[in-house]
Parts: sequence; C-alpha cells; structure tokens
Amino acid sequence: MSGRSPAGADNGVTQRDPADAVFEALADPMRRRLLQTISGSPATATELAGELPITRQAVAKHLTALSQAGLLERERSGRDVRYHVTPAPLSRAVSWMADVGGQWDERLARLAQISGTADTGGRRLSD
Amino acid sequence: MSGRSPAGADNGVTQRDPADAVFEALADPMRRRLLQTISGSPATATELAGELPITRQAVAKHLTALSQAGLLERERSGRDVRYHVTPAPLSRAVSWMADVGGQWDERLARLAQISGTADTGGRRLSD
DNA sequence: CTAAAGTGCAACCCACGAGTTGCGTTGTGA
DNA sequence: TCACAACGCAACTCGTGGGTTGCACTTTAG
Repeated sequence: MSGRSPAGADNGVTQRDPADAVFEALADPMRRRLLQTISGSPATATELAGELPITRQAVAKHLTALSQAGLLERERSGRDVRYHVTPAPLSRAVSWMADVGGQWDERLARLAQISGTADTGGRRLSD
Repeated sequence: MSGRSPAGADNGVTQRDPADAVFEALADPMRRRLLQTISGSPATATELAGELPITRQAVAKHLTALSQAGLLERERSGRDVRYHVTPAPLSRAVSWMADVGGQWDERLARLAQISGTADTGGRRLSD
C-alpha cells in the first residue's frame, strides 16, 4: 500500500486499531505463504528463506510484520529464533468480516459470535 | 503494497488466485470502512465521498477494487450507480484463515469447513 | 433546451513497502 | 581459539497504489 493524505491532519482513519495490522499483514501473498508454512510447522527465518525465492532479510521483515500483528511468536533458542503461529488475532478479523457480511449466511453469523467470544470478548474491533 | 521481484520470472507467487484480491481489498482501512458503510446500506460513490475525507474519484477507485474482489455489486439506475455488498468471497478468506489457524479452536475449524463448502466447494484456495 | 448532478476516464504526484546488499554481532562446534 | 552459521541493523532502489486535479459524457430537473 502507500497513499497518504496530503489533505493534512486527520484522515478519518487516525486510530491505529489492532485489526489494521492483521489485515495489512495478510495482504501480502508472501506473508500468507509464510504464515501457512509456519502453521504447518514452526521454523526459523533462514529455514523459510531456503524454501522461498527471497532473501533471509526479506523473510525476517515479513516475520516482524506478522509478529507485530500478533500472528507469530518468537521463541529464541541459542543463536536461532523459531517462529510459531498464534492465530488468536485471526478471529478478530473473522469477526469483522462476519460483521460486514451481515446475515448473508446464518452459519457465518454463528461463526462470528463464536470467534467473537473466543478472545475478543465482544463486538466492535475496527473503524 | 509495492515490492516486485528483480529476481526475474517466477517468484513462486505467480498464480493470481481469487483470495489475493480479497485480502488485498481488505488491506486498506478506507476500503474496510467503505465496505462497512455499504454493508449498513447500499450507497453511491458520491454519497460515500460525502461522508469521507477523500474525493469521489478516490472512492470510485476503492469501489472498483472491492468490486473486482467480488465484494461489491454495481446496480445502475439512471445516472447513478448504487453499490451493495456481496459477501460470498469473504467465506473463502475465512476458510483460509481457519486453515492457517489450524485447530486453535475446534468450533472455528468446523464452521470454516462449512463456509468453505458454501461456495468454495472444498479446501485449498490460496498458495 | 439548458443547467446541474453523477459518472467515467486519464494524467500526474509521491510516500511507502517489498526486496536487496553490506556489515557487525553473537552463538556453536571442532 | 577460530571459523562458520544465524541474526540484526542500516542504507538504498524501485514499483505500485492511494490520492488528486481536470475534463468529457450522460441523465435528470426546471
């Protein structure tokens, strides 16, 4: 993404809420791929870089982004750092989607409630 | 987003799958806001621009993006175009997330399968 | 018929992020 | 102790997307 707002001061999207980070993190295909891989089995940046067409540094950046979104957790052991998935934030995202989707599908609505109570505690998470 | 791949030809993320568009569309806060607003009640670009700190043109672009992701549907009536939400693609996204989340929540997994079969027909949708 | 409102291009600007290279630091193993 | 491996930080490049302005086109209202 990019675009900022030469309009000055407040864009209306001033509040940096948690959901932002999650959606932003999931926006990048490479990051989704990483997340998926790690979900299979925890891995280090170097390992991941070995399986991907990008450098370790690039991987590291993505991992940082995913971590900041709360989707990954670092686990250091000696000189290497192993990452594993902490999917909790996903339910907030799911919750938001269900909110937007409305009752387009009763099942999804149920899903929203469940994931909502799962760790969000309730409604309202973004804008 | 940005970044391309000077690495040449195939990055490993060559396949432009549908999920890409959805996640990409949801990445932008303004777009999420639009989606949310429209989900409340269908609206035209000009209407939306009136409630937002950006120009109508910018709104139009976002609406195009959301439409291409299959999240909106245009409905022309005379000189104005009204958009309303078509949330089906969201279930694919949800399905993907549940896939990554694994069995972090058994209930979510079950529902994810359901919403997956809702219009995905099955598993596997991205990378 | 004409003015105004709503859309639809198209060109342009520029911040930001994905990716890179380079180098310093810290562990590990022989 | 010394070499290698995995990290971490920093600087730099460049493409892309969000946003804007400007103008042409079509429909509605008076």
